[in-house]
Amino acid sequence: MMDNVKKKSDTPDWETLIAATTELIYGSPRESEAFSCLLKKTSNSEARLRGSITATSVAVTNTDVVNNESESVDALSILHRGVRRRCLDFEVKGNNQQTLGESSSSCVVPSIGLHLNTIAMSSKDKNVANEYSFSGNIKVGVQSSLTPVLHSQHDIVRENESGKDSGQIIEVVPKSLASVDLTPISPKKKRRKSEQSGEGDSSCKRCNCKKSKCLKLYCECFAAGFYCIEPCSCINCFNKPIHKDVVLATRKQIESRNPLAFAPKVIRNSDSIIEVGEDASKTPASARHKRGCNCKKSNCLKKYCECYQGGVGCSINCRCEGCKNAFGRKDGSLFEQDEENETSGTPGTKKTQQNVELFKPAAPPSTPIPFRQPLAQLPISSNNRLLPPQSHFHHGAIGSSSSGIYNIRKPDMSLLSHSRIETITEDIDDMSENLIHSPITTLSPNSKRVSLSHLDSPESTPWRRNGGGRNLIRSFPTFPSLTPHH
DNA sequence: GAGTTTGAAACT
DNA sequence: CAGTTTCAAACTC
Repeated sequence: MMDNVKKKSDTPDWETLIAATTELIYGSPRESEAFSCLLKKTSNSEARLRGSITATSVAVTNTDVVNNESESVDALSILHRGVRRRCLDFEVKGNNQQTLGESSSSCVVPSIGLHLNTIAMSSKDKNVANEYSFSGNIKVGVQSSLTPVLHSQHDIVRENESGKDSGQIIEVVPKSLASVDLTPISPKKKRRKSEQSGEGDSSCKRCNCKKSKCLKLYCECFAAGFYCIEPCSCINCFNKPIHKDVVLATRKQIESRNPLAFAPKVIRNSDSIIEVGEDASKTPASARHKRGCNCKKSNCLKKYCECYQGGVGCSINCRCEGCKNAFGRKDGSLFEQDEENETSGTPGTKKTQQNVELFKPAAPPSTPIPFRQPLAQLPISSNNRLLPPQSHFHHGAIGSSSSGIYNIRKPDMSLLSHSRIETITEDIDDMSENLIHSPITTLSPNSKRVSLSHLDSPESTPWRRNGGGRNLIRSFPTFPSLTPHH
């Protein structure tokens, strides 16, 4: 299979194939184009070769399907078939790819996930199963195409721990869901795994809720717009497709209280990417926590701080005290020389001091604003701590030339951390933003400044990511959107 | 592994 | 809307 696939990948005109495939898949020119862009972007990373190959092979398989089944098969079923084949490709790759599909796919191409998921979830006819499968597989395929790196460690862990052969995305494959063992995994066990897998992989979360029934924003999965899945250790979890109504009702309620509750917590100016692309010397404050943090004791140096956790600097919106956010302080300073001294004099522990050390970049950014670097570029230390921004345009070994609008983010992509999903989601987000929106700043219900550029409903902007959560999940919710649009 | 700390979310 | 409580993740020992 791989040999066959590799042959195909060598075809110089694979982009055309992808374009054709995506158009076939999505029909809609815009979505097709966007998806195609993703694949193109992906294709230029050697690490993502497999996904690209697969995408290409999808085109081939789809073509085959069309050719070989000239019967009265409608286009959709053909499409599904092709997609399923594509999924099989990944199933071959990793037998139990529930995680891969479930988490990373969702996170990586959230908009796709939601888009398809929405279709799936709203489908009430007999094709539901197919559509679930369809969406799920698409997610798997796309995700894999984009970020094979991302699910390496984490997914393996989850795979192993799940020990089940669902091979499906739980939130989109009710069958699997129905078979989910509700017995919670030991929280400790889970946490340890989470630690091992690298925390930053935001949307690949496994919650540990005990009292919230995973129906409050405390729940990372819920907050991120995901259903809880098998590896979650939650107790009495209602955040599952079988409780879709409850989930949606709750979500609606929360949104009624705070319409931005499920908005991405880290936002980025839509023009930032352009600015960076046009001139790297410009330093747009491209990413900020939408509400800012409120840290009192952590000095914004620990993941208690949502800004820090999201890999963004604190901003004027933050109400933190003693901010030492390595990604950018509230006051705009960064990596000052007295950092260590300050730290040693603060309530921070030895560890904190180590963190500060850790955060000291080899060479301070040439600009005072560190936010050019997207989250996913944040390296993770051996103990899963986020490392500070370093060279924003360091090229990883994986990256290669790229075409299309993603060129400007090539450095980002090459620096993908195995555990940081955000970059891709943000790339997608950026894409959607560039395609559709300009940022609007407003105040959230709690009077915190929030950019609305990301807050449009997923349906209105299908390529827009969504999500939130403690880990700043930028993943697209797998829940059907509740927000009426426009 | 158990316990503590932390800050967001929820509640009053 | 401010203060308090609840919650679960992050962290420490």
